[in-house]
Amino acid sequence: MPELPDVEQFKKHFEKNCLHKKISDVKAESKNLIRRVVFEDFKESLTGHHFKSVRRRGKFLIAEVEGIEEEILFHFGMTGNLHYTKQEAPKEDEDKFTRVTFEFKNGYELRWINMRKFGRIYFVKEPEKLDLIKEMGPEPLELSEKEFINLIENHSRKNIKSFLMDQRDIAGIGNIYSDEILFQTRIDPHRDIKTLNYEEKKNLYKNMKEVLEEAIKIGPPEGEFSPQHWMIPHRHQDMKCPRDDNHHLKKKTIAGRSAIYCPKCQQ
DNA sequence: GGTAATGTTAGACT
DNA sequence: TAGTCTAACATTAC
Repeated sequence: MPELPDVEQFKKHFEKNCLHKKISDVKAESKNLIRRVVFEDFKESLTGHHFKSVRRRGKFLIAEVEGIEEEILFHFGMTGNLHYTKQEAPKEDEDKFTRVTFEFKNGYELRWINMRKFGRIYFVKEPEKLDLIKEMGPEPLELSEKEFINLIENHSRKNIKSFLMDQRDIAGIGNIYSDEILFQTRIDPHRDIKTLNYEEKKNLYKNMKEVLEEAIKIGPPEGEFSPQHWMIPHRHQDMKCPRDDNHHLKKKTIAGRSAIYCPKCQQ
């Protein structure tokens, strides 16, 4: 789940529930997922303090802690979530895969859920100096059309699917949303960026913004509020193109990931 | 039991 | 040199 729009949801959840509450304890079922610090120091540094602010960069959530220089970077890997709930609340469903828990003095806790353990938590002084952040491309929702087109044109050859997913080119877009953006733009994921004409680049920009903004508004894409014209809900179900029942979606490995697209609509 | 899964990356290959 | 491909990471669900 955790691509840009999903992490944006996590941010809202964090902001609404976790700021300015005193941390009373930190627990970790998987201590090795916390990096750049030994767990005991992590726990020691946070206990008695509170989260001051939280921001998003690409697929990262970065929390500022009052009174200390280090910040906490949450990355979710391919599976992950955040859940603020009562400490005694049973760990059902996803919560079974809680790997790190931040307990607050008010009896509630924040659960960092990470089923596949591909996620990481970094504890560092200047997050912007971490390679992952330092080498990251611009935020798609902060780019103007001109900047986006320049970004593509100043790049050497590469297929468009790889371009959208590569965090060093543009931040926060992963497999699911790159597929949706390309579907909406009717561009075949194999296309080399050098073959895109001006009109296509403009449309790509427009659809990228629309898809990401809509996804932030409605929440998880598998949900019932997913727009009728989106391809996302079909990728795990009937594999039918939402534009035409006779179009069958195709699955193919591109850039090491399974791309889903409509060979009839996307050229 | 086999396979695929919303991410990232190192190393081999082209 | 730069882009692509594959495997690896750890785990679960179907």
